[in-house]
Amino acid sequence: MSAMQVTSIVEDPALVQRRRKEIVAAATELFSKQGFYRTTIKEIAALAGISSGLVYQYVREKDDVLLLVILDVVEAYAREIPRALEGVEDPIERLVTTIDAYCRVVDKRRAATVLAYRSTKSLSPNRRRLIQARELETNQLIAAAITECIKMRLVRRINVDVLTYQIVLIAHGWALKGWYLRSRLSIDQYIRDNLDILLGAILTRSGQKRYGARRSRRKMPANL
Amino acid sequence: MSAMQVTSIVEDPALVQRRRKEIVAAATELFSKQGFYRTTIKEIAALAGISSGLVYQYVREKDDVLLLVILDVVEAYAREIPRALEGVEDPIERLVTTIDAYCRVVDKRRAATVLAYRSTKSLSPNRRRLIQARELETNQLIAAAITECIKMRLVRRINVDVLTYQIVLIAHGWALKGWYLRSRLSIDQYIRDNLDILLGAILTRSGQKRYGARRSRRKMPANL
Amino acid sequence: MSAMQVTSIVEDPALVQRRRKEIVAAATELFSKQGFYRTTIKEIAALAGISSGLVYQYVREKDDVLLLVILDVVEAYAREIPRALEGVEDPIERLVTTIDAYCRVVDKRRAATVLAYRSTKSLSPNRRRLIQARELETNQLIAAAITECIKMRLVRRINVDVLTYQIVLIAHGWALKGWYLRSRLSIDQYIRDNLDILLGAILTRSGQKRYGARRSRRKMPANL
Amino acid sequence: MSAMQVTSIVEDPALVQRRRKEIVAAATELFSKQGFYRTTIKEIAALAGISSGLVYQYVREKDDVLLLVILDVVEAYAREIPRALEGVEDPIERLVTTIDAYCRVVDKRRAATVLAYRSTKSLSPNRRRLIQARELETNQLIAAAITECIKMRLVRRINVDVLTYQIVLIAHGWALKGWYLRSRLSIDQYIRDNLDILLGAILTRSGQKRYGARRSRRKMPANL
DNA sequence: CATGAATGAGCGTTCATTCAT
DNA sequence: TATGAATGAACGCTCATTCAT
Repeated sequence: MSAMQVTSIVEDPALVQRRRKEIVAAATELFSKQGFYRTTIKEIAALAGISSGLVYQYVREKDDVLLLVILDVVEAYAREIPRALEGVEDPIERLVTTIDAYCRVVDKRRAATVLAYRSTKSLSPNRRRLIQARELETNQLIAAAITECIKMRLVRRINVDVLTYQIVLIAHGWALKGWYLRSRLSIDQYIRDNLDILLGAILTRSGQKRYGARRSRRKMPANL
Repeated sequence: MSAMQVTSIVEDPALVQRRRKEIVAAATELFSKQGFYRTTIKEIAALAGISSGLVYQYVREKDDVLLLVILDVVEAYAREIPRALEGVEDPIERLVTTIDAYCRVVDKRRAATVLAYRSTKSLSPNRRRLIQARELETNQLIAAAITECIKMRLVRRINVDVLTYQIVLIAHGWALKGWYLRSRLSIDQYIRDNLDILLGAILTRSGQKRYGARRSRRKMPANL
Repeated sequence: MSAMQVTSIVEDPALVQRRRKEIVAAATELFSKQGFYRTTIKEIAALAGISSGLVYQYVREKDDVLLLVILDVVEAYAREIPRALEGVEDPIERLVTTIDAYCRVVDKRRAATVLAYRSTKSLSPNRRRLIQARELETNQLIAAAITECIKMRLVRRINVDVLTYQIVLIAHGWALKGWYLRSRLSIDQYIRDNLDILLGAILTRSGQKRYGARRSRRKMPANL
Repeated sequence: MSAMQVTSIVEDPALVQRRRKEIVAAATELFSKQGFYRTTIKEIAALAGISSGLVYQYVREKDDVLLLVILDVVEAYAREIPRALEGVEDPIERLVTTIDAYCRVVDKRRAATVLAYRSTKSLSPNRRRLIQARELETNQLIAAAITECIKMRLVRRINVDVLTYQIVLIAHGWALKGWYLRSRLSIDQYIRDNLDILLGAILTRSGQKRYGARRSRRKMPANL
């Protein structure tokens, strides 16, 4: 666990873990609702049922709490997706499952996902890099699924990075744009319709003709 | 301009506009670099070349500055996209141009786009709604382009909302994930490869067969 | 003035000087009575008749206040002694006047002198050196008076550094040991009796013989 | 031992003494280096190799530790000087030895001596008086040596209090002004040159004439 | 006796906001 | 209009002290 980046005064690892879990839970709730800067350590402590001073036995500064909270989110991604993939063999099935799982983790932790977007920049560069490294690990899971599909000639040779980020953004989008999307769709529909667009061909036959024509006018390579 | 949501003590509208422009420019730079809470009114005033007291002649409170800054960003979207569309008639061309234009505005204002994501939640609900309304207006431009394509049978009958947000997220993603993407791609490549994925069929012929098979096993409707 | 070591947000130098004078006066009183660490910025501000925030317009941190206070003391020494010396020509007269003046400045600022002793070590090394440099300047005044006496053969060739510090310590001692001395002596008596010891021979004729004997037994050089 | 002024929860006097010795040793080191207020009980406990809670079994509050530390210093003076005096009979020899011994104890505990100066005022009035009483006891040793010399007509009838404090200040001065003196002198030289000044006549024959003249002009009593 | 986790009062410092000039 | 000195509420953080184990 990279939470070990944050040092604690208390020695007992079990206690550290328990207390931190309480602190992170409280902080996640408050940060999500009010934002990092509008949340005080005293509020976090109160919600966690401890004294404000005790927070500082498990964390060196307020920023550490933020790091712990965001780490908790991104590590949930890295934990849940592989779990969903267990036993799934078919490459397309694996890709679809990955997307599905990612969207559903995000759905379960919508507020925290938004929080991660809002607040990662509040972290010090070093810590930001730590988060980004974790995110890249998750992205590797997606990229791997895509690459496998391409290798099996189930997917065209598209830009893997770009498709990976399309998928990441679709998943995160459910949280980021939830204020709109959730008034129109269920998470099931959202997943299904995104998959439909991504995996089915968008263009009709005549659309494809025109698109091809347009591309050649612009002298863009036809990666088709 | 919805900036009129923010009241000013100064009467002369030309002066108000000029000063606010200076303030917003300074604030955008500082908020982007340091974040909203780490930026003081004094810093903004100093960068704008005015006294801190004067800021309060054009704005009622610090949050107003944030609103002005974010409004400035989202209104840039709403301004630039229609401009790029002028004279473009072909539906697919219009859709492609919309996407292209959106990505490029974001590219020009990457820091500000990230800022909008970080800070919108710091606004009061009323102000947040104002921003969201502006965003929806921009989204309408995209949705309209899609709908037109569908009407002309150039695009399948996919979920317009979902595709719209895919496009929005792709555009914003260039800013949000710029820390990774920009080390691998130019904005031109990013646009091209995203279009390729979105508009070309991702799946190969055999991939489509499998995908179709998978969908029917799961009893999902074949929107094809 | 070396108070310029401390930076202020306020520009107007006259105002800075006035406010700092108020702050230093209040702080000197409180530091002397309660010590540096037991005195809060709020107390200083209250006694100075200003708000606590305003203190920080004239000082960057609490330590700055301490520096200003101690600087104020040591600079009083460097100011008062030369003033007392004006017009005094005779070397011994100058030496006596120097000692007299030093003791009297200390008497006027007893509490502050004690404070300087207590708190100089609380300063950062750089600031401590600043104070020490000022102290050395004052000591130079004393050393010069001694040297002049030696040059004129009015005083034996004793160790100037050592005599200088004897004098310094005598002066400071009036403050440091005031709790005892002031119950037994007036400042006038203190000065007179110290001068008597320092300038008159302590030993009687027979004492000198014995002292000489003792010294030669120990093989110490007879600087007589 | 006046350390009994401080109450302990622990019964066993031997243990109390042992623990306190450890605590005082650790505290002396830390207080000297960082000052009383910058040193925490936890640091002291850690350096003493015990838990922070245990400190409170041997001391009622942090101030007690300071008292113990300063008492330890002043009692070292009261212990060392008589020891050095053992077997010395000649009055001047006794006076010289007293001075010599005092300077050397101070030299051995320079940091602690400075600490005593800095921190005595941090003690409550009652505790301060306790320290001062101890100091007076030490001073009595010096005063007695002087008085004996005067009685034997080896020293003029100077003000004993004043000379006593000159000597005290000379000894303490080696610690207080060590930052300067130690760069110029060894402790041996310091003692010798101070004795030279104090015991030898400072003024030359012609200096004495002038000094006498000056005194009579000022109508000061000629204690010569 | 000994430990060290837990408490909570208290202080330094910041900064949005006001207002006399 | 414009300035910038002044205010004071609020928050992060520390640490002496307690107490359950």
